[in-house]
Amino acid sequence: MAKSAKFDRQVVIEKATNLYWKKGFHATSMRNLQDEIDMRPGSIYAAFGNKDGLFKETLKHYTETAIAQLQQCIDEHASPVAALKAFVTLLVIDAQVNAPNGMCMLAKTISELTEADKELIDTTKGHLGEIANEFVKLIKQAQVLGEIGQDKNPEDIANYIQVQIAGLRTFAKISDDKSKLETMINNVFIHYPFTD
Amino acid sequence: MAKSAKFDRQVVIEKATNLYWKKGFHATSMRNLQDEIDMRPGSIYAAFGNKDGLFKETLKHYTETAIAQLQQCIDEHASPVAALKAFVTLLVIDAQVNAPNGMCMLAKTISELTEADKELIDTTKGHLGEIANEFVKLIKQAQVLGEIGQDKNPEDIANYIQVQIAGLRTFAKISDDKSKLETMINNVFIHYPFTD
DNA sequence: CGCCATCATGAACGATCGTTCAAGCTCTTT
DNA sequence: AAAGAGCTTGAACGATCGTTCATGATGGCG
Repeated sequence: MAKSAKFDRQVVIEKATNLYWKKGFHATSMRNLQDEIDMRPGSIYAAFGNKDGLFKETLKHYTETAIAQLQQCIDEHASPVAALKAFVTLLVIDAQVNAPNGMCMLAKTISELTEADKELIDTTKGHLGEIANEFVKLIKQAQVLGEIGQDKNPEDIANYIQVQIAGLRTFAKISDDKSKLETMINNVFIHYPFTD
Repeated sequence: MAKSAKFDRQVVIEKATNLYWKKGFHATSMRNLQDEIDMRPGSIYAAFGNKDGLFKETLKHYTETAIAQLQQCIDEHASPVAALKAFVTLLVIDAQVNAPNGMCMLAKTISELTEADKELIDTTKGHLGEIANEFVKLIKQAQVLGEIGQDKNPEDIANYIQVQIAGLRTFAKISDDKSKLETMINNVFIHYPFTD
C-alpha cells in the first residue's frame, strides 16, 4: 500500500453530475469538467476511464438521488398518491429554480443521444426503468390502501406518471408560470387514472 | 445581374433539418452538414451566415412542416378532436419510425440548449408558441361544435396537448411498444379535458 | 465575344476536442 | 532513512471544430 486517492469521489461525481446535467453530454468538454471538479486529465482518466465512464457514473448518481428524493416524499406524506404528487411537484416546479437544469437528466440524455452512443442510451433507459419500478411499488401500495382502483395496471400508471413528468418538465422550460404548472399537476392527480 | 445560385435552397434546408433533427445542434458539425447538403463551407456561409443561421432556418422549416401536417389532419378528419388525435398519433407513433428522430425537434432543442444560446432558445420557444396557437384555433372550433366544453380555456387545453406530445414522444423513445402507445393516446382523448 | 458581377471552391486558420504518458511528488512500509 | 507503490501533473498528440478568404468557374448583358 501507498498513498490513497486525495480527491473525494462522491463530491467529484456530484459536481460532474451538475455540469453534465446543465450542459448535456456533447456540450460538456473534458476541460469544462477539469475546471469544475478541479482534477487534471490524468487523474480523471485514471479514476473514470474516459468521458463516457464519468458520464455513466453521473447517470447512476442522478438516479440514486432521484430515488432518495422519492423516498423522502414518501416519508413526509401520509399517502402514496400524496407522496407521488409531492415528488412530481418537486421535479416540475422546484427543479426549475434549484436544479442545474429543469429537464430530467435522463430524459435529456435520451433526447440528446443517438444510436451512435447506444451504450449510454441503454444505460439511461435502464435507470428510467429503475425509477419506474419505484413508482410501481408505490402505486401498488396505493391500491392496497384503496387510493387507486385495483382494476388498473400499476406499470401502466407508472408509465403514465413518467409521461406526465417528461411533458411537464419540458413545458416548464417554456412557460415558467408557476401557478399554471401547479394547476396542471393538480389536474394530473384529480383525473384518470387516479379517479374515474 | 449575373448567374444565380445553383443549389435548391428548399432541398438544402430540408436535408439540413433532417440532420440537425437527428443529431441535435451541438453534435452536428459543419462538416457533417457539408456532406449532407453537398455544399462547400464558403457557399453555406454566404447563404446562411453561420451554423446558428442555418439552424434557425431549419427550425422555421420544421415548424411550417408540422403546421402543414396538422392542416392535413384537419382536412382528412371529420371533427377537430379527431384531427388532433390523428396529429398526435402521427407525431408519437409514425415519427418513431419515419422521422429522423422520434423527439419533437423543438422540444429536443429546448432540452439541449442552455442560456448560453439564448437567441436559439427564444426562436424555438416562439415556434412552439406558433404551434400552440394552431391548437387553440382548432380547440375553439371543437368548442363551437360541442366536442369540448365551453367552460374550458382553449389555451390551457393547447398547453395540455403539448405536454402530452412531449411526454409521449419521450416515452416512445424508451418503450416502442406501439399498441401501448396507442392505448396511451386513446386515454388522452377519452378523459379530461376532452370529457368530464 | 468579352466583360464582370456573382457564386462556388477548398485550403487554411486558430481554437478546442478527447486522450495519453513520462516525469514528479507523496505517503506507507521496511 | 531508503525504497517504491500509487497518485498527480500538465505538456503534448492528432483529430476535428467553426469560420474565412483568395482564387477559379460560370453565365447574363452590352
